[in-house]
Amino acid sequence: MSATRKPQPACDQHPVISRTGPRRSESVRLAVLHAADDLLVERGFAALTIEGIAQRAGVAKQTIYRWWKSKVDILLDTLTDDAREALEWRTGQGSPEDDLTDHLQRVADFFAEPAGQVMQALLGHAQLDKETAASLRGGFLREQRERDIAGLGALLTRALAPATVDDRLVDHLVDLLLGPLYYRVLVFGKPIDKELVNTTARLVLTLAHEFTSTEPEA
Amino acid sequence: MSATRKPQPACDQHPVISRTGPRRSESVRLAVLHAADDLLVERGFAALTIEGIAQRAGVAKQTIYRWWKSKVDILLDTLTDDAREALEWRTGQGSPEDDLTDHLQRVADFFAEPAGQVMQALLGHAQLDKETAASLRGGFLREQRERDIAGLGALLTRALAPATVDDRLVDHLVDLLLGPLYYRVLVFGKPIDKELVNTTARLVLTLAHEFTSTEPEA
Amino acid sequence: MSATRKPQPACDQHPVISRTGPRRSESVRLAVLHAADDLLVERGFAALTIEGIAQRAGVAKQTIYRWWKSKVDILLDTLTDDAREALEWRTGQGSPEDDLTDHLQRVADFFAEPAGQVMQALLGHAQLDKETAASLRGGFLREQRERDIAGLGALLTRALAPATVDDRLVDHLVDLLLGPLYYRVLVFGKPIDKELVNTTARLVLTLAHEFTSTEPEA
Amino acid sequence: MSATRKPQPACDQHPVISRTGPRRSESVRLAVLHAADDLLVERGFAALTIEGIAQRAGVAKQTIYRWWKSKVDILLDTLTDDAREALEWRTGQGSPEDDLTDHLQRVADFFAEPAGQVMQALLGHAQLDKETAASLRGGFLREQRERDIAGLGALLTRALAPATVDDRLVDHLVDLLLGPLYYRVLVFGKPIDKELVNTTARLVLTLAHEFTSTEPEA
DNA sequence: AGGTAATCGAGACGGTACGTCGCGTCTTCAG
DNA sequence: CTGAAGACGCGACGTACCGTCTCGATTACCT
Repeated sequence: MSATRKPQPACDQHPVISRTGPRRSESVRLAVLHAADDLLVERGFAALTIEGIAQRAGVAKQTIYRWWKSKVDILLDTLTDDAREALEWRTGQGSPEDDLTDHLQRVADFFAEPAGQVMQALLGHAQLDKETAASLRGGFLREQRERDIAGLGALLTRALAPATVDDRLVDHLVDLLLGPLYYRVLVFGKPIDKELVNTTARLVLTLAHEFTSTEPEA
Repeated sequence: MSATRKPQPACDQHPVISRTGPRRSESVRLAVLHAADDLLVERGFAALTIEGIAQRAGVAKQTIYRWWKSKVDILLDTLTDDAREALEWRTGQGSPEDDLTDHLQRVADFFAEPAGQVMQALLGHAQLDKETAASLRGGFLREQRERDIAGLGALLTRALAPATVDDRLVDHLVDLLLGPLYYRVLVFGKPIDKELVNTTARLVLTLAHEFTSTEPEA
Repeated sequence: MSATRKPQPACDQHPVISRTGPRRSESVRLAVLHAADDLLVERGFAALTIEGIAQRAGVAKQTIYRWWKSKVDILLDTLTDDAREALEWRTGQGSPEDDLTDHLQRVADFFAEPAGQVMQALLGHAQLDKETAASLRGGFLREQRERDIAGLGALLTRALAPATVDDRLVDHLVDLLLGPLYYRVLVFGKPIDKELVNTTARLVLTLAHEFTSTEPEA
Repeated sequence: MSATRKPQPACDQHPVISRTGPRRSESVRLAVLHAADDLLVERGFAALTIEGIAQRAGVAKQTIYRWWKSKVDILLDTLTDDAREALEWRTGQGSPEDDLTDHLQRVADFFAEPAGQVMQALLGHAQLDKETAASLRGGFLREQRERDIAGLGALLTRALAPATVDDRLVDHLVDLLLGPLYYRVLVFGKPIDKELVNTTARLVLTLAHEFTSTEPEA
């Protein structure tokens, strides 16, 4: 759904015969993304309209419709740029437990940033609209899930005997690790306190130990 | 925000001297709630309009606006009626572990029911609109949280030495218990598999044991 | 259409066995008429609503609908009471010419009074609504026309040789006499200046003389 | 108030540098005017709604509101186009008396035409609404009055000694000439019979003779 | 250098739903 | 039975954005 930048969209019908005329203006693209971002943070998703974005960005409506399908598509575009690095795993800084705690804390902080609000809005809208859900889950969320599995997997490999870390286990542990944080944010809208971060991190490590030592799971 | 039924709204200044004239029609109220519920399930939140509800319910738009502030307000009304019992704790049926697993399974099933879809839509909209968030969290979600704490507390009291169950511990455990389920549903939109239910239930009991036996956490 | 007061309307089904319960409250009737009158003068016809009248008069809407068919019907009621005497012919005060001038002047003044504004509004609405037109023309205007013919006829009888005054002539002369005044008011909305009053009065007398002396009309 | 066509409205600040983008669609304008005209004649002023016009014209409501302030404004627009020529003075065809009679007859016929019904409705509404009154009287009626004065003046100049025709006299005579016709139509809603036309025409000429021969009135 | 083909601003246009107003009917209760 | 209060179905109001479209002006590439 989202129109990404680097890999130009598939609308180049004949890539051999490069076409004449001006190319897509990068400044316009950024103006739209920033306008959308600002308006979302300032006035909320409901007040975010294509006409409003166009006016704020000093751009014609048609120009927006040329490159994005909807306001959701614009937000998906901003998310791809901004959220990936904020949710990156930076392991190997200290002990596995410290690393895990640090990462969770960064996830917790992320929701307070603009990019976090964009994601919160998109997650919200995904509950209301199947197309948004498909775009978000088929794109960013799927990739992020992969990064989370890889990140947690690497960390556990470091903490435990490597051979015992199997993928299905890590997959489950990701749910147990991130679930409580998202629950706090999405359901209760409360900031995530340090205690929850610490408890969850320690819990998952404990559990990983237990699972790998006994392995009673079907 | 929501117009509740049994406890009449605060506009009765003097319940003794009730005013003259016709009273609010209960049949109209139900027609609206059912129409909203049906349309949400059939066509989704985006296609849910006040005009659509009015037409489906065979009711005038003005009548809806007289009693509800918005379509969100209508959904909040349906939630209060329907979701409470679906998320009730019915403990004392078997072993603590079985009881907990049963309850989680009912929570998991709940999201597939109409009332669950209403709640999912409301949680989604709460990410987009502060007023919805305030209404939902200040009303249903707060009460449900209390019921969850009471329910899990009672269950743990049965499972462990009663004196050791303190409220703050239970509060945390509720997050760890329900977080992964909501995460699955809200973020990935996937049905909750039995494995996650079992793992989570067992995990929380394990954790409760650990916390109460070793140290009560700072 | 208009509910008149003295000759009770035809809704008394059995005039012999007089019915039980309270009779129509005259105070309610007057409150409604005055409220309608006041609102018309203060805010204009467009802002004159049944609900507004009811509120102003401290009366329930149903009470109004019980006795009048529409807001036009209310205005017709006020007109009957007030306009008749304002447009009465009071001849025999002086010379025929003076009498005629005086009468025209009173007609001119009438439009500035509340009752005149009611009539102006009704004449306006009669252009827009056939039912209003029928009620107004079949009732008040027809009667007023008769009074005008009688009045002018009597005056001309005094001024000319009695035998020569025939009804068809007077009928025409009424148009020529009042037409210019109504034209000024209804079409141009201007106050009627004394010059027009004098000219018209004199003109009609001149014309009457001419017609009766030569009588060339078919 | 009325959006006129030929003399483009004053919103062109610099007619040389005309703005970019699509221009006002003339076909839309005509569709709206015709729809309004038709509906007025078919169903009357009360049943004439913006929504009805929009539907009949196959046009969006917003498009109507973009160019006209109200349904009255639309009717004013149709009037400007249609009524002017119907009420034109075409003198010099025959004797002054014949010319005058012919003109009055055309005025009489005018009220039966669609354009005449539009004008009747506007005159009616002008009694009920000050803004309508101001627009109508400040625009069409003022111009028509000028044309009437010019037309009657030219005719009298032909009929009498030119030097004796002064403007104030003609101004009065216009009232005396047209007043009775409008009185018949607006107050009694009756068609204008030939007799009234002939009488009025002859009367005004007689009067003009008298005024110019004897004294020019204070 | 000119032609060609795209982008871009502006905004008119047919729509849908909004939230409000007043209509005329109806129901309830007090006197 | 009257009358105040007001809920109800209804229709139109005037507004906000939607997504599509038509303009003219402005580039950038390609003969």
